[in-house]
Amino acid sequence: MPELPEVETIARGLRASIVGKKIEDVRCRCPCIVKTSFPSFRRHLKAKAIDKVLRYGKYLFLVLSGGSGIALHLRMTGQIFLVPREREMDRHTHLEFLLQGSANKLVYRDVRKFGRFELLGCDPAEFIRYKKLGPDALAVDAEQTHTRLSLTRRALKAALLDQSMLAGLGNIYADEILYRERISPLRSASELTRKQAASLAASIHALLSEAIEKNGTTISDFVNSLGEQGGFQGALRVYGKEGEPCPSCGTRIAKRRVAGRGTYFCPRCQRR
DNA sequence: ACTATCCCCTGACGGC
DNA sequence: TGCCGTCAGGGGATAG
Repeated sequence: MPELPEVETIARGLRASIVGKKIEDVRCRCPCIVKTSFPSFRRHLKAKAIDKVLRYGKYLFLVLSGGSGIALHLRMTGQIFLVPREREMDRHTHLEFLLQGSANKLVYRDVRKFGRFELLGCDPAEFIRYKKLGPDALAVDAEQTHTRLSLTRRALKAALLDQSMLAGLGNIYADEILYRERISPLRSASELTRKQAASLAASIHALLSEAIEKNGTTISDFVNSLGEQGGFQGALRVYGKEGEPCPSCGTRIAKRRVAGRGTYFCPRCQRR
């Protein structure tokens, strides 16, 4: 499931390969992937150049010449990558962008079809406000973290997953961050001291940076803009490791449902 | 206002 | 072998 590091990995790859290219045409197999009607989507993109590739939280933005743009959220199984232009669409490829003068085309694949493209009628900053996204998780500071978390009595895990609180964390990194901080996912967010919030903010930044350096985590579906897997899955300490020994104390990693999500933690290191 | 739960969709997996 | 139920989870909608 693509979270901030995976989306950042894709953004960096696309920045290097498609910025400056012109969209020759867009083809579609599954119109439900596009929020706007597909004909209108296609009309807006055709013959526009890709000026910028941006990321905020888990959103990817393509800013186009002439002031328009698109927002993409990959949700669970979305993939966006370059393939040779002559390759045929498989049954899970729903959209493709032909790029003028390029031997490659950009394709969108999504097994579960949860991902969405949206036409931007405004600049990305306004879209971010409209979606009520909190500060980007990579840019958040200690003070903001403390202030925002102190406002809710929900479980810390639920607060970290809430994109209006902090944009970019998903289930995998939330568990890994709480493990590294030795805090229980069930702990009430408002109970965090200023000092603990500062440590948490530092941990969020450190873990996301490490994951970006290793090109993200591939559990099942994530691939970068060239269709390659990430390299951070080997660095995971608790996510997906129910029953395995905690790397720190040897206690078996537990799995519980918190905030409606499968949550992995060490019952000993993360007692409170 | 806040919080919890359901739902979208497909594939993987376990039980029988 | 095959069928069926369950699970995976981001975020929007809805209910309480």
